[in-house]
Amino acid sequence: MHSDLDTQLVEALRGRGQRVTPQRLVIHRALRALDTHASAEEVLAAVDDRLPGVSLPTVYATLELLSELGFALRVGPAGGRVLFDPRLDDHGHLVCSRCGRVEDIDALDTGPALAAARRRGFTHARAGLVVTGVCGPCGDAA
Amino acid sequence: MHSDLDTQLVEALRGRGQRVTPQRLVIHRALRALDTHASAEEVLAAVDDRLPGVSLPTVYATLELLSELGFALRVGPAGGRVLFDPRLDDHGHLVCSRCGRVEDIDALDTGPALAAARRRGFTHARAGLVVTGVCGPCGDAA
DNA sequence: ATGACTGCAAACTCTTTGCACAACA
DNA sequence: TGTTGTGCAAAGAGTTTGCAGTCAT
Repeated sequence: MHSDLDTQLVEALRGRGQRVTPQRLVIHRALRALDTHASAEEVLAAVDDRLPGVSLPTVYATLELLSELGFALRVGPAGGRVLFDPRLDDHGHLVCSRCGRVEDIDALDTGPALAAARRRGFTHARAGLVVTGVCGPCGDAA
Repeated sequence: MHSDLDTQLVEALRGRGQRVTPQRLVIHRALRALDTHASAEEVLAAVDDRLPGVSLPTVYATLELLSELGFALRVGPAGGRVLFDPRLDDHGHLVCSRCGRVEDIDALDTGPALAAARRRGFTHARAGLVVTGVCGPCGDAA
């Protein structure tokens, strides 16, 4: 069921002359399975079920690698921590400053911003829209 | 020369029953004088000329307070550090992931994103657009 | 006078780095 | 067999917190 994604990752790794390790496959799967922006620790927790003993530094390194390979998007820091998102399309994030909850937003075209970046001589530009506020439940509590 | 801004701040502080201290006035002036997004340490350096002995925690607390009062905008964390911006209108930021340089962007209407946030039950929502990339000089160096 | 604010120092968070062992190719 | 990747531990950065003295009101 995961074979397709695994295959893509394996090919990408091979293409860069990098090794295919269980950790990388499992971390990749875990991120896809979570299906939301996840912090390194959340990924570690998800990974630990299937492949115990994985370390946090490895999770960071691997998520960073996945990000470079285009299999994940590094978001943030948002809400005090770096998040990694399996969604690859450009979208924004809605962060509650109270509880740290994060939701997706699809309501903005970041094209103009990227164009402005290019115009200023920036390369490898990527837009990150983060809306911070107080979510419903947290607002009610206060 | 700064009397107008000082007066506004003094009135805002009094209105909330908070004290008017030299540190607060000087930090506020320093941020306006810098006229760009500044980190706490940059503000501290600017303040230290006119009011030596100010501590970093005080700078953080005061910038936070200015942000609540609407005299500054808390940006970030962008590029690994929190920035405070004297520009009060909604605008984005362009951050170089190499050298940390930050520029302003005025190329985006964040209204739709804020509307989406409100629709999801979020209050006090504020949009922050951060475009990360590699600036011209850093790109040439590599 | 009194209560908030400052300064000092230390702690706390998440993230990154160094080094030796293990494992992919 | 030779590197590359992993795990462990510790460091590093920026930011926040506690406490006692000071100052605005």
